[in-house]
Amino acid sequence: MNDEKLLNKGYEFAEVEEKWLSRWREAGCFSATMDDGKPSFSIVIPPPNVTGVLHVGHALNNTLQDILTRYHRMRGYNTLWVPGTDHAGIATQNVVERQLAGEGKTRDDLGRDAFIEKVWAWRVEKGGSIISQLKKLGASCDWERERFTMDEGLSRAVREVFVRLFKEGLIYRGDYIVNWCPRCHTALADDEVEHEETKGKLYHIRYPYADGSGHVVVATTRPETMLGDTGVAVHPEDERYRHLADVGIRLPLTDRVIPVVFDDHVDREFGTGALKVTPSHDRNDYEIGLRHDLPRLKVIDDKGVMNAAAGSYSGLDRFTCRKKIVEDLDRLGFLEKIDDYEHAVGQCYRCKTVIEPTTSVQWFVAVKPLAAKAVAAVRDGRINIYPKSWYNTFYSWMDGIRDWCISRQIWWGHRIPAWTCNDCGELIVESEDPASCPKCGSRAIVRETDVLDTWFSSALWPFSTMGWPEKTRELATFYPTSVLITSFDILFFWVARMMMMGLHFMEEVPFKDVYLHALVRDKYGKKMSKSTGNVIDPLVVMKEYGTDAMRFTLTAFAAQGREIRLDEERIEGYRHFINKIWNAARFALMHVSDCAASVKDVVAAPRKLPLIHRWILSRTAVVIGEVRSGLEEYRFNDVASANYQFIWREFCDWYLEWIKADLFGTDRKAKEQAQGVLLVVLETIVKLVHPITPFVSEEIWSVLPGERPLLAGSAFPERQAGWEDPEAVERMELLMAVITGIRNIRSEAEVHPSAKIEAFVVCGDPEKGAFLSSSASAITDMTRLSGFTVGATLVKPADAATYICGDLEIFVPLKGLVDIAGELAKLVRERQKIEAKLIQVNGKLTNGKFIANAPAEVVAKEQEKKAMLDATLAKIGEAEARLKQSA
RNA sequence: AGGCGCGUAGCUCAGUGGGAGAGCGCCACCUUGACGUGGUGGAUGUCGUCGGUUCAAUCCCGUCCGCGCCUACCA
Repeated sequence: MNDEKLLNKGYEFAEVEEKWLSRWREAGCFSATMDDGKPSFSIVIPPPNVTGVLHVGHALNNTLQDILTRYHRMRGYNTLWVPGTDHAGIATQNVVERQLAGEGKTRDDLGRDAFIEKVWAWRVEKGGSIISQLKKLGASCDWERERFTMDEGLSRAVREVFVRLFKEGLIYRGDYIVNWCPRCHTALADDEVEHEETKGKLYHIRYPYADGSGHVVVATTRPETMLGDTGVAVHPEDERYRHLADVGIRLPLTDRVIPVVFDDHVDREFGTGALKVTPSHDRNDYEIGLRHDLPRLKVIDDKGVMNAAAGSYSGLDRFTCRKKIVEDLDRLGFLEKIDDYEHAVGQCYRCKTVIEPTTSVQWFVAVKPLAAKAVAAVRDGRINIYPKSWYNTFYSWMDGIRDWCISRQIWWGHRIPAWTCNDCGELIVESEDPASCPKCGSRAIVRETDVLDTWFSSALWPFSTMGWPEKTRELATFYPTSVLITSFDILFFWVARMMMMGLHFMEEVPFKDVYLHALVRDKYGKKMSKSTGNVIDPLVVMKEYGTDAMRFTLTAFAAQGREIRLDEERIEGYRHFINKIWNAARFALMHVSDCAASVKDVVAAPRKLPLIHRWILSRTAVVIGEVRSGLEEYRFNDVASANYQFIWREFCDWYLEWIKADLFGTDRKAKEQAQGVLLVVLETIVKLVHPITPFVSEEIWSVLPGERPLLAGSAFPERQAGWEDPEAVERMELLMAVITGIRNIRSEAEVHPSAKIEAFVVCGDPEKGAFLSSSASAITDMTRLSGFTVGATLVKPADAATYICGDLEIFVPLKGLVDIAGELAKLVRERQKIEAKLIQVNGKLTNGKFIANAPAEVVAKEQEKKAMLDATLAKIGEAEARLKQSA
């Protein structure tokens, strides 16, 4: 007997999870195989920030990846799921800087090398927590292949890519306007800037003509930038300003005279139609400046403080300066008016500091040619995006893509492999560190201090993790990867760039499918955030409800194209489901724990089995198909639902209850058949749910009779065509309807469940009647009847409760127990429902156009429906008449 | 400004061109030899609005109302 292993009445997930986590690790069953002749399935994890802690978005993301990985591994694929973390340049540097601040130090106190050492030390000490949390989730990554974007190998790939792109002319250095974060002291890429609607002011300022003959009013939200104005722009066709062609503007608060330029960019409708131009602190103004040869004048420094060019305002913080400027303008009569104004203000995505657009020397990737390859790959179907709704967004974003600023003025990251020769000014970009200038031989060469954007290294992730630029076996086996699963918010940060880099360097897509899932929100649809206090912590959920319950919940919520509003009550509901599986298995085990493997042979000839077994096998076959197709098509919620409905509503509620009679009975053959089918179906169920709920399924599997290798390494069920049996399904549905009818009568008439009563079925169809008669014992078992009689014509006593079920009439004599008025009311309600349906059906059937245009099978179905409804109505009429008579 | 998505049972959500579903909640009954984290039965919906296409619309198309998100060179 090994059922003592399953003695626990409730599923105790904590110990089970811990047990299997270590068993799986010991067995090494997540290690990738690279066997010839097998198909391959591979995923690279979206590397979480090394500073990260597991949030519910990670939980969702990795649950979905794990489901697919486990599924394909069970299908016998060479399966690889590469785990790892991202060095997360700015984020990590910020964390360590905060730590230093606690010690009263800054990174400058340490110096670059010591600071970087400190970051590495931090990473060793604290950086691994997200990895151990992913392991707890059950993620079946090949953990021995864990990568870090600053690993030696990955760093080499980064450098190789940088050098090649530079030599191809796709990386260049230049002085352009960039998004500058004055707090992080670094440039940011366009997509690292978040735009937040902000209530601000629109200041209208009078700019007098140089000759004193009048003024033009300009509107701005950022008056402090006026100190850097080098022009005023108006629309070339704006009649109001034609005369300004040769008139200069005397810039208030300064002694400078600036020109008026004519540019299409100006919107005549906005404000006064006149625009102050600050080429050094506004992206548009920068462009206008270029077009009209306006000088650039920086007035704000790297820290967001007004610089020497700001004259008397020098040294003021930019926002303090704004106030001062407005006061001064007002005092001197230059301020026309101030309007309230709501507009989008760019913020640093890391620290939320307001971005200061500034010109500076930065490195860029010329992305247009790379983007074109990515777009082509998506257009011709080499890459599929799920859900489809993202195609348009993808194309329009790629269409408007601008060069990617990849240099960051921080210390933590891949340092740009470029040197400048102090003697001849040569720019040197090489894979190996140069000792001297290749042009003039000088040894006075200085390395670039900037590092690369974090996303530069993660863009290479699908091939850098597999050993590129070497031609490795991993690349040959697993590149391109099968699918990328990620949240839609990094489609452009990351997904698009992987496409570009993969196509350029591997000359092949990095993944065949992209599945974009939603953000997890709270049940009111709000983003989870610490400040709102609505965060659901997956670690807490796992502890409280079990990891399987959380995984199942997330899977059930993962419907394509829909946001996920996580409701804790749903998690609780699915915990009950996990417990239900557990108990079903526990029950089954009581009856099959000693069985020899040969009991399962009965399923080889399902047609020889009693109806109930034919039915459950048929349903099992169909559900296997549903689960498989759902997984193939990323319909995770359908997979969860198919499992849920099948296991609880069909396997537990009907099948297990039904076969109890055989399992407890004395008929040896019936018992063995039940044991055999039960075992087969239970094994199948456990395999079907394993990708979603690996722990409970592995535990159950381990205690089923016989020697069993790990479920994680077992074969996923194949749809068994031989089990499919539509006739059995139809027959069972009839029995279920009759049983439900009898239960309904008992419940409505408030007959105590243990009270033995008798039921009668009036059935005009002899074949059907015979079938019902032959099923009498099952029916009486399932409804606790003392007798069940079927007849073509039965005399119905007045004191009987009735249930109409199509062309069948079920009645139960209840001496003196029948509430005639109640019964009558029930029948009237029923009749009204049927009549309403009949009106619909008759409407169709009497409509010539319907008969003419609808497919024949639809018409036939309607006719069948009508016949059924008519029969039901007749039965109801008879029953009503009888009740009235006896009343 | 443009784009996308969503409005289905009290709540959280599935779903489909031809008889409206699940979970939770609610009502009634039940210590039925796995499970009260359970069982049985039940109630509850003009499938947001108005119009169009169709023999047939909750589903396809358009309008409007409400909500959410994303993108943008909105001074």
